[in-house]
Amino acid sequence: MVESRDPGPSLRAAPFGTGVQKVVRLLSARQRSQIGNMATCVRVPARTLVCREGASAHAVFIVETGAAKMFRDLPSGKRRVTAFLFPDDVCGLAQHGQYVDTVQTITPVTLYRIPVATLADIFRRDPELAVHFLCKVTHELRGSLQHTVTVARRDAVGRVTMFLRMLEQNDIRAGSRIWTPMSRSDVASYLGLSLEAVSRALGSLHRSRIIALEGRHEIQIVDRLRFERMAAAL
Amino acid sequence: MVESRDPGPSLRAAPFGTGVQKVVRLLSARQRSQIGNMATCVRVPARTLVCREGASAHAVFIVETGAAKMFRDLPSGKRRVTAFLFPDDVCGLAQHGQYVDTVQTITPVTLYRIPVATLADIFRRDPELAVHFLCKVTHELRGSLQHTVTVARRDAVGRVTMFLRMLEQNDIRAGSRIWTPMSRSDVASYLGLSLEAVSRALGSLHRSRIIALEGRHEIQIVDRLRFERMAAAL
DNA sequence: CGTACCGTTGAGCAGGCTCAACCGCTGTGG
DNA sequence: CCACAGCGGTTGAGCCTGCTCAACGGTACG
Repeated sequence: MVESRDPGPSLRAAPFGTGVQKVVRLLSARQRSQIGNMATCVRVPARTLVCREGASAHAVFIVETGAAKMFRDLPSGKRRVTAFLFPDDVCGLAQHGQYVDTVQTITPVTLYRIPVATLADIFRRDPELAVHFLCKVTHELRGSLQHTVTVARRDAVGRVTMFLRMLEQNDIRAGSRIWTPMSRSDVASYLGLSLEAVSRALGSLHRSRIIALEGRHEIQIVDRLRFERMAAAL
Repeated sequence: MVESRDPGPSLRAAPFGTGVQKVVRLLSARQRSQIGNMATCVRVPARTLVCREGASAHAVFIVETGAAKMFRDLPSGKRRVTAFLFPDDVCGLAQHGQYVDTVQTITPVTLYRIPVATLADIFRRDPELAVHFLCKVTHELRGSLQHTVTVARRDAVGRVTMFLRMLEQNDIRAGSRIWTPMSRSDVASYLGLSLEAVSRALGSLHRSRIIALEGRHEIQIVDRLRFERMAAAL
């Protein structure tokens, strides 16, 4: 671990203002402990549901460690992964008092569980904190827009490349390796590809010496220039 | 116009809570006038830039009437429409003090221009209002997720159908006709299709007697059952 | 040690993209 | 008033890429 983490829940996002030009952890130590005191810290094993689409939304969650996936079931019975969640991500924001997506852990996850009523209180007491949440959701919105641009591409290799770049930018840790805890099938569902196409794309990038596969859940970018060219081109 | 509109800027979104089960205008008359007093109302002709990607973000905007498109330019030079904006939509939320998307009007538009400093003041004074903005951005996030699911579909007809349904749900007015002020080319860019594919898809839906084309910028759903089946199937 | 799931690789098909021509409306200038 | 240019939209022909189906290999977990 390159960066030391203060205790308590945090929110990772790019700020609105002109200050820092990167993705940072938003909350002050005081705000973290303030939320931390109102929240319950939960430890969830791998492959476990955190919340279910359509269920009554009594709480929102902030991921502290581990990785999870967010998905929704389509009327056809198919399943689409809408996002991957990493430390300092939020999930469980509701619509009409119901969760809109199901969240399932990939690795073991620790997360903070905050009742919505409590969160409303916190916002009333500390408007600054509400703005931080606004910033975080706006950040998620930008991520989703980027996701859409990615999925709109025709070529599988390009989509996978942009996906890897997204994972890399998302990770605050300075490591040169990209952590990919999710399965190929999850990636495929996220990118709107068949899992075979994902496999072929990764194989292609590997054969071209653009990436190196360090086991199944870590990827190293070998040729940064061609990697960026790949991600940029459409 | 079926519904009477109170004066002042508003925000259209689905609330967090379990109350109303639909998309509504969020702000109270007091809050509307409160923002309205701090904002300048601007009238913009059709095909005009509201804000430009990368420019310094000094203000956010709330659309009052008309329609606009939001897009970003890709490194390749291509352009992707990321969203269409209608009355009570927000745009201009920044990242690192810069706009991330360009916004251009489609029809003549009236909008409220709110300096970011002013908005921050308003949030500090009225936390409830900050929560409403949070609700709106969350609503946008949901819309973007839905957009991604739409774009991830393989078939052009399905994508266009889901697009029309999105437009219909987006419109608060009770009218049975869907207003489509944007060009086929804009739709194509939004859906990640070629404009020919959009044209063919609409033609196909028309020949199947599922929709009726009332001029170029209005569409009527004729066969609701098959329309929903089309949108649901994947 | 066995089994089931994840991942890879191959062959054939379908749907959407590209290129290209054509149509209709609009606005403009002679 | 009409001719023409320009743009947005529709339609057609051929190609290309990713999907589907299928078989095989490897790894993690019981």
